[in-house]
Amino acid sequence: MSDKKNKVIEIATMLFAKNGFENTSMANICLEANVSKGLVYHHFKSKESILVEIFTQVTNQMAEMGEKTTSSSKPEAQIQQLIEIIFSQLKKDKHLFQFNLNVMFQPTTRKILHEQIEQRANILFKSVKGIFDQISAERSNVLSYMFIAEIDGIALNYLSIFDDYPLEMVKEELLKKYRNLK
Amino acid sequence: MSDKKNKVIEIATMLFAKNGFENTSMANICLEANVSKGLVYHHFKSKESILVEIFTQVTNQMAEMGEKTTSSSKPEAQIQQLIEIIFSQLKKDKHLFQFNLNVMFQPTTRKILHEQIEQRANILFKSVKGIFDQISAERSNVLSYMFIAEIDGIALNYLSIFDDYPLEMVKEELLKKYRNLK
Amino acid sequence: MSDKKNKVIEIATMLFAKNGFENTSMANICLEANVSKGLVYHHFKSKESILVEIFTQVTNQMAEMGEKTTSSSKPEAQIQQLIEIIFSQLKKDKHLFQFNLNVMFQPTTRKILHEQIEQRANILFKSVKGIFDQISAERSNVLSYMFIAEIDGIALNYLSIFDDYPLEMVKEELLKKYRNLK
Amino acid sequence: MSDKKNKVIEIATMLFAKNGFENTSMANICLEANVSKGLVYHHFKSKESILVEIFTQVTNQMAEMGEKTTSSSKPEAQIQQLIEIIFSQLKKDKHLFQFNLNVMFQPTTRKILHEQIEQRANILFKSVKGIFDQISAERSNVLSYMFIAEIDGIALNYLSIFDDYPLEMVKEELLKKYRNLK
DNA sequence: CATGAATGAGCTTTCATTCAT
DNA sequence: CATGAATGAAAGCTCATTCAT
Repeated sequence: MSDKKNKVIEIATMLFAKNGFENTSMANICLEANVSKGLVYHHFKSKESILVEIFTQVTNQMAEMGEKTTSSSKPEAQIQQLIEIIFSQLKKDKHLFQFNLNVMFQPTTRKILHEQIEQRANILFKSVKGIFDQISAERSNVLSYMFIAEIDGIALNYLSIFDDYPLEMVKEELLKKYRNLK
Repeated sequence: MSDKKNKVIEIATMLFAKNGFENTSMANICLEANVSKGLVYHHFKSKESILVEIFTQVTNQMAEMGEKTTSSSKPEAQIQQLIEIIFSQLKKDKHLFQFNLNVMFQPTTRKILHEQIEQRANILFKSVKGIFDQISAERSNVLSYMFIAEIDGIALNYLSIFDDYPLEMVKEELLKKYRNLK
Repeated sequence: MSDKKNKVIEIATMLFAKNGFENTSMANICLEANVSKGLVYHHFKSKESILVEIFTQVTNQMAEMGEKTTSSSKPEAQIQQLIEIIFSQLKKDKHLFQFNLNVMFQPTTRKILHEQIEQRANILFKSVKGIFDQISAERSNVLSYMFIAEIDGIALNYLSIFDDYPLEMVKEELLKKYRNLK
Repeated sequence: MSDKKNKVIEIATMLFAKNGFENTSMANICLEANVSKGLVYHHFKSKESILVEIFTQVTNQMAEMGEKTTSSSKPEAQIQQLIEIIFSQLKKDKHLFQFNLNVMFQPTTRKILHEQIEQRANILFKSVKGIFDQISAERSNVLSYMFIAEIDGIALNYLSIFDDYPLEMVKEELLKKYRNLK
């Protein structure tokens, strides 16, 4: 893939995260990426297709991440590891996560990415359920939903609700809670 | 407040929820509400100000809702009642909640509503903390954050992630979990 | 109808005739008509709809013109009169006729105006056949087609093929030919 | 001439006929012809020059056709033969004739091809006048204009005006009309 | 309180053409 | 001969906002 195409994706990701998809114009992207409009449309069919390509890349990264945790260790350890990974990503790529929330909730972008969003949810759910299955087969479903809700809720509160969210404190509480699972 | 102004607010809320703030034009609103552009600008300074007025109305409704639960009953009962109210609202006003997530995560609208979003978070946090204070003064902070995260996470998963979310099952789990607090 | 809308139609007709539909931009029209783009799109749904409105106006004028000749006089006199009217229009509105040929042959505009083109052909054919029916019921069909072909062919040659077409000479020949019909 | 250049001309002719010159992009041509943009610009100076080359080819074909009829037979037979050739071409290459009308009436392409259009008209006129000269020297001019008008008018009506034109019937009428010329 | 004509900047997208490889 | 990345101008169209009536 050419250098300039990568540059466009990089800049577009940054601008979509910062200003939202609808408030980022192709002209903006071209200006920041130092390329012409013609070039962008040579590499991408439309503005939407840039979004799809970015979102797909992130989905693939998440899939890889999910595979790492399904190791051979005990389920409790796997959950601890999963929590660690998620919280560290959350702190590191704050803007990327905000961009993801943004496009998932905006009706227009949501429609465009519906398939990928579904796919992501399934990847995460299977990954989590795989762990809880080892603890309690009959309760693994509800436990998975609860766990994912807690993670997503914390992310949401941290990223977009509370100005000074005690992320560390909440993480410790979560780790403690999932240390002993009968 | 005039009938036509109410009509504009009602239609705007519906369209913002359905298509997003950026993808709803003033012309759309006028057409659907059967009023002229001049009239809308007579009642509202700008498109943004319609959004602010809608969001403020919802915030006030939430504040009223929060007051209801701070009754004289036992803290456990208060939490059960709070959960019941939230889940019932969630099912009833699905679109309104989606609209709220939408504007809270889109950078442009987020900036416009920053103050109200903060205010809302504080209202909810105080309301929840007021209950947990009666159970454990030293742990009330972290418990409140965890509780709010669970609620928000469930809402997010139900509204925008999983196509067929087991809302009832999750609600029962949550009620069970908060039935006995030492 | 507002003054400015009329101005737009007038200017658009002139520019379409002079440069063709595809080579006339909305910016061109706005510049010449001294109005903003927004105004044009306030009055017309699209560039196509301007074309349709112009074409429909001309069709209506033609329909009126057709009715004038169906008078009570003898068929030979009616044909002479029809020829006179057509040749006088041809000389007077040369650009308008060229514009009509242009849009009727260009694939894009042809599709847009298909219905009106058909309607026009029927109006003219009925009008001509109405005259020839009085002369020979069984040959009126073929005579009408021949007459229309001659008229259209002369117009085409005059407007777009020969640089110095002997329009008067051809008209006299045609008048002579249709003076005595058995 | 290279295979690929021929392919480009063939595809361009087809697309110009189908969609018009202005609505056919170089990218379209490249895609359909399975060649790169660079190659097309290696063979042709510009998009216009493709049009000129196509039109010139057709003009040359017409010139050859004209020469065939100027045989040693009687003038009446020559006209009958000319009519037969023209009607047979009209039916065979309907799209090619529509393309020719299209570019001759669209102002932009008209300017580009002005010279060739004039040349063509002269070729045809001389060819026809050569026949009528043998019948009546003093009336050959006006008779030629009338004959050409009839042919062009029939073509125009058949190709672009009437949806179900009785081409055979009209042809028979024309043959009958020009069978006996005093 | 109510209308809708009018503006002008900005939007996404298309396109003929060039040029390094 | 052949490719396709890259350009930049221009296209049709949208939209929040203003203002005379």
